[in-house]
Amino acid sequence: MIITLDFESKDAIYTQIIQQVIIGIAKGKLQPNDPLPSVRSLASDIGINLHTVNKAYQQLKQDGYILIHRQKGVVIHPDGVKKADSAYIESLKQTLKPIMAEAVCRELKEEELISLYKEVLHEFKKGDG
Amino acid sequence: MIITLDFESKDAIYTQIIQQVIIGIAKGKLQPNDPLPSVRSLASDIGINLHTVNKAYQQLKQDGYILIHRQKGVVIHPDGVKKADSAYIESLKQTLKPIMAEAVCRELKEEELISLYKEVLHEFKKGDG
Amino acid sequence: MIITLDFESKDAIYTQIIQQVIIGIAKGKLQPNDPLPSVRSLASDIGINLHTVNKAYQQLKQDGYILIHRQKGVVIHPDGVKKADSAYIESLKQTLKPIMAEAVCRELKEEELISLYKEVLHEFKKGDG
Amino acid sequence: MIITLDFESKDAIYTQIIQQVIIGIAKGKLQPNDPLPSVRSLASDIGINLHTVNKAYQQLKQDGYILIHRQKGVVIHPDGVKKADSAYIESLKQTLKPIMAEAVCRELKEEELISLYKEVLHEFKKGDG
DNA sequence: GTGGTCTAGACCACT
DNA sequence: GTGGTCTAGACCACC
Repeated sequence: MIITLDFESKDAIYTQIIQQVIIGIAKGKLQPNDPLPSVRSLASDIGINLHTVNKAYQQLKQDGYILIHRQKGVVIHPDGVKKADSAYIESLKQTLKPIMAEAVCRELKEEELISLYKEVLHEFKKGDG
Repeated sequence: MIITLDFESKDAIYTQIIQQVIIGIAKGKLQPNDPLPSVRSLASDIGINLHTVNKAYQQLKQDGYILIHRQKGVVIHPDGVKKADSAYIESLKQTLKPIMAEAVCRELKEEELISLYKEVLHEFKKGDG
Repeated sequence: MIITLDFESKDAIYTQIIQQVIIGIAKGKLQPNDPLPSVRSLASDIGINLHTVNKAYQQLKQDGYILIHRQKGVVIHPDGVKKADSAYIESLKQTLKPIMAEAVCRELKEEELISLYKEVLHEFKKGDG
Repeated sequence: MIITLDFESKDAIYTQIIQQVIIGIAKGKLQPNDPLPSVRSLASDIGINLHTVNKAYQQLKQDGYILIHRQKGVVIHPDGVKKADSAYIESLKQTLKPIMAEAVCRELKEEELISLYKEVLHEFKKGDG
């Protein structure tokens, strides 16, 4: 699992780590029980502060993506993430709303958007691999 | 045009104003040349500082959504927004990637996602009158 | 002499009037002793406030471009404008400096700039006509 | 990099900061990746409010001159500014028009103007090292 | 009345 | 320490 950071992004470093782990899981590159690097080694590898990595891991643990064992280290959660519930669906809609609104204002057609959407989606093969 | 704010949101207030204006345009509720409330009156109406409204308006102006006439006030840009170019398409994909990745991890099926996506999209009727 | 205004310009209306009169003189379209419309008629023609036209005319008078006779109306100054002195030259340099700096940053070559510069200059034929 | 302000100038303070940074880049005094002072330290150094500096920096960022890292501070953009396009060329002509018109009215000859122009230009050595 | 600018002071997230 | 955001209050130019 390679984490690549964009230090010029508006997203915080810890947010980028979280996103990349989630993307890794969605792509099937990270399977349940797969180990993740320790806080210390990941921080060292990508040249950032321990606290930053720790914050990302704590958030991932909180969201059910990973398990943190004191001795055994960090692994992808064996049971997977909790499934989408109605609250999540609603928040997803609210997230997509302004993004889609801008796309509509820029005159992207529905077919173009659906196509672009599927293109992004098909990078993810969780369960296929 | 009604602006509703969520003061508990993690999105900045000025960001929420921007999004609501863009959504208003996408829905066709705000048409080219429609006036927007003045900085002072909007700030007063929604109970925030005029600088916060001004920041939102400046950003909307920068992105081509509105025109700001020094004395005459603010109107929706008569020529519409600049169309989607390849740079925008790419940034849109990058924006969608982590959102979709989470949805995939939560085991939303492609059909469910496309359906949800269309549901959001069909709130917008720009061009339909 | 036709005055065309851009109500979306960042320049004030009265500034635009001033500039257009000066450009008219530089182009030779406005010759010494040529009459200008009265404050009242110009304001009416272009649909703006009397005060705005008056402010422009007062400034033009102040700078020696025009004469305002109480009864005879407004005419281009018969003696021309006061010539460039060292103070003017210096202020002109300071004005050009940031404009040229931006052009250099955008990698316009010296030949391109000189060419562009001459192109603008050759619109003006004062003394040729 | 020394920023000097003219508090009597008609140009806004934040505009003067922007211009001085652009001039610094054009002169080659500010190279890609060179750090700029933090918002707070520059504000303190030149005795103005940090918001005024921030406004200048935000504009410079918007125009592609600098990058603002959330924690690491501000640097000159490593990739340079976006090159001159036809829209820029047109706006440059419109900017020069009234300036040149006044110069012509003051009977500056073409040779004098070109000479003055080159004098300003030759202060800038971007690319010469 | 409008937006443009500047100041002053505060709290927050991130590293 | 950094920038990001928000508030509060002031003065200005323009119309």
